[in-house]
Amino acid sequence: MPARPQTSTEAIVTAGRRLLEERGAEALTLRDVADAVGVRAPSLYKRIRNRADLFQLILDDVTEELLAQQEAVARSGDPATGLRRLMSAYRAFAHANPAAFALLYSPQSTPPGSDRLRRLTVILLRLVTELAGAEDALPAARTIVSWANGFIAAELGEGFQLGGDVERAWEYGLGRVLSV
Amino acid sequence: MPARPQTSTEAIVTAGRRLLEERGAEALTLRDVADAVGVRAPSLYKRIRNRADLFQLILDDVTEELLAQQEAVARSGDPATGLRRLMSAYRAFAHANPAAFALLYSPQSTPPGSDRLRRLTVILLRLVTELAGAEDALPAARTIVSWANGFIAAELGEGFQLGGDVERAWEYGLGRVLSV
DNA sequence: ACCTGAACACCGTTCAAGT
DNA sequence: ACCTGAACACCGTTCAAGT
Repeated sequence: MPARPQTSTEAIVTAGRRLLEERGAEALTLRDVADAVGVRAPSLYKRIRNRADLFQLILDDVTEELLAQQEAVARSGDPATGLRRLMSAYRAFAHANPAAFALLYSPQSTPPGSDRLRRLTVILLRLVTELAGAEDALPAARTIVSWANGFIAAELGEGFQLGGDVERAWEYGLGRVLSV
Repeated sequence: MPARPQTSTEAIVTAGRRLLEERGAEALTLRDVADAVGVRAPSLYKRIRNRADLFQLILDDVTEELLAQQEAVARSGDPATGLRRLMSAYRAFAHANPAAFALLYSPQSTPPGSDRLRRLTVILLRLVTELAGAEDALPAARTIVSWANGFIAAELGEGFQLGGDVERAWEYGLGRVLSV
């Protein structure tokens, strides 16, 4: 007589994502996730392979949300305005999901080749190509995304310790990396 | 009769730093560090407060080295050349110490207010002030360091998946963030 | 088919006991 | 003064047993 399911992969990922933001990656335990979805820790292994796999599923979930947001924002008028809006939305998303952003962005987190990450790049590359031309599109896109990731990481990690106007620094940097 | 010391804080930090680069932060265990310096794990607590403190000591060590390197490089002729050399040396240091760089750079790693990190900023700010003027120095420096950190993090984390010429992208970005 | 308690190996950390 | 073995709480993970 089969036991009825008490949870789902979706519930596990949602609870994991919430706990990730609430307590940070290091403090996220499978026993807490199991508690949150109403089962015991060993039962999680019917739906996830291991702890690393749970993080991967969480990042997939986050990336899907980010992709949908970026696709919606990318429909602007001229490419410069579109890129500004794209980067502002990207920054807002990171502020709303700081722990997930840190994971997504830190070295060795996501296995290379995720389809959603590639589609994020495509959105950016299309706008940058309009702005900078096909010849310079790739290095220009890499400049923009490197700057944005570094800026946001510094913001989230209290890296800007000298005070000053952080919003002005964002606008200033945006002007630099978009002036192709 | 006092027991003779079998190790030192310096030996512990050196071994910890080596193991950090060899195995990554997650896989670094105090038992391995103790093994490497020839004591048992509980003895480490005579010299470090806990695992987090060991990471802090390792980052202090790394930062000291980076600071000495950046101070040596900063003595160039014109500010633009000096900044290019500074950023190249920064990048080379990160490539030589990828795990430590990832820690230094990731959010919530270093407690804000480290004196060495401030001195690193001072070196950069001095050159940027010469290049961009006092008015724009802070946002310009933040743009440069954000871009460099984001670029290097992408390099180290296999973030540049579309191939292309990464060296060209570095030069391209450097040109953008230095064109003040 | 899924859930569970028990168990395992492994951690960081504490502490009483040695020298 | 420092080192050690033993022990503790906690973790990810496995597995046999239940339904």
